[in-house]
Amino acid sequence: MGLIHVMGFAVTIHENEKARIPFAEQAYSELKRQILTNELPHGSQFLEQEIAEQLSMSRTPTREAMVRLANEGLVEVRPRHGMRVLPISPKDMAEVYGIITALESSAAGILAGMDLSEDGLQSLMKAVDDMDTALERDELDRWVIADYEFHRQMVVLTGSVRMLQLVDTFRDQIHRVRMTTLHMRPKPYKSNEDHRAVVAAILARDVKKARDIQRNHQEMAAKMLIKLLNENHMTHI
Amino acid sequence: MGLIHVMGFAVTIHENEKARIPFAEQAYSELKRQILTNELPHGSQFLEQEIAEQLSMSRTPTREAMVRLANEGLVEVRPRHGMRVLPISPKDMAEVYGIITALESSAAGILAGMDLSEDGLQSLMKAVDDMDTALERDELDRWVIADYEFHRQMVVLTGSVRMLQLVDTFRDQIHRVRMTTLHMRPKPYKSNEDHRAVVAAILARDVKKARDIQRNHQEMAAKMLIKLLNENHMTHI
DNA sequence: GTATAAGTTTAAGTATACGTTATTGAAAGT
DNA sequence: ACTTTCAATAACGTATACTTAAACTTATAC
Repeated sequence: MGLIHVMGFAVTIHENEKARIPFAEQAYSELKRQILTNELPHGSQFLEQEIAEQLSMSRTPTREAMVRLANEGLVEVRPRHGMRVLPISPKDMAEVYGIITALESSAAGILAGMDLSEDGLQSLMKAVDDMDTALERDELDRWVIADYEFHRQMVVLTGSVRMLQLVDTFRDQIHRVRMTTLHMRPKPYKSNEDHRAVVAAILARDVKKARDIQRNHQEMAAKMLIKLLNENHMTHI
Repeated sequence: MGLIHVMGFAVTIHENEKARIPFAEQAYSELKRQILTNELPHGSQFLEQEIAEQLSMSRTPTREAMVRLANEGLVEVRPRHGMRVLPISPKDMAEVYGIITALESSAAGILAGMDLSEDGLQSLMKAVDDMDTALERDELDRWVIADYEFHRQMVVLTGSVRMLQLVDTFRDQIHRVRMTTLHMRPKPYKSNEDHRAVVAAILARDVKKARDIQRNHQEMAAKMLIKLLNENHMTHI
């Protein structure tokens, strides 16, 4: 069994291992999936009992999953009111982007300062190429995936498992917003340029430049999304 | 009931509120306290049953606490082997410092770019003053507290609750190492200088400078601690 | 009609019971 | 001695039972 990240959320894969997946784990993945795909919309509330029934298991593993989701900031658990899927406000967006920006710009700098493997570099460049093709063909869904891959791969290549886990967690928190705004925002030509520029800076081993470009890229993205939310009066999404 | 952070770990305070603290919460705080104070040394292992007995409660809330501690990276839970207090390796130190550096340097930049309240500025300067006095009097324990206050306050002032929570969590992870190396390292005169310089950059509203100084400060600290660990063959602490 | 008090319901928190399975250790075979 | 097999043990994962107290209803007083 392995976890593969696809577009910000974990998908459980059964290889030939027949190791049974614990109910608590199943509950966690399934609830997370439902939240990220908006099957459980923001603001919706469910009692432990209800969730347990929906997942055909007892309250015990259900509760464990809820605690984990609450720790990750996806839901809120209020005694006697059950679990509530948290909405994201523009302020939340700003906070989350602030954290992702800090981490990813640092990651870009690390890559520029280390001996990056040929394979590693290729994986970054492939992601950028994919973004370009997707954009040319106007396939936004593919573009998001490639964009996601680029950002994630950058952190993967630093080798810091903790940083990777953090970035994954926070990207999950704003996944819903990114998806709903995807078709409202202008075509992301600038994003692709920025990514190429980061790769160039990494190649040139220019640590500061790599950090600066990545930071600026993220700050622009955040600003744009928040503006979009405010303009459309989407104060909680 | 409120949580106050003292030197990296949460201390539970009972105000006149008589609201009962759930066992799961008690277990979490108590175990965390024991881990951070080294009452439960790194590498030590305990079965759910044992912990439950030590805390005089059933396995249910105990288990919930263990899950949370595992999520925070303080312990590892292996089925049938119980909970093991995780040791920190130099590589772990590098990762954790990498994250703290990214977040705090970003935080310093945010403070430089925003309208910082007079009170906020005072709280930073007080922390630096405390560090100086502690260092003059050679009171290392007080110095750590003041140093801790400075770093924490910087993040508090950004207003990002998520960033604060992150920094707290990761500081907790390396708390043990910081404490054990405290008396092995050279006197931290440079730290105090750095902190004053950051405050100066914030006052001057020089965003980049604030980030750079804070980043450099942390990178030096990490380098020094890791060197110390390696020199003393402390590969797991 | 509103406010307060008493009673009722029920969700969460915790304890306990139970089945499953990894681990352990002894016995048997080489 | 060393490995292998098998049975005993016990730790965990999960279900269920129980207790408590918050939230809701109803009734009663003003």
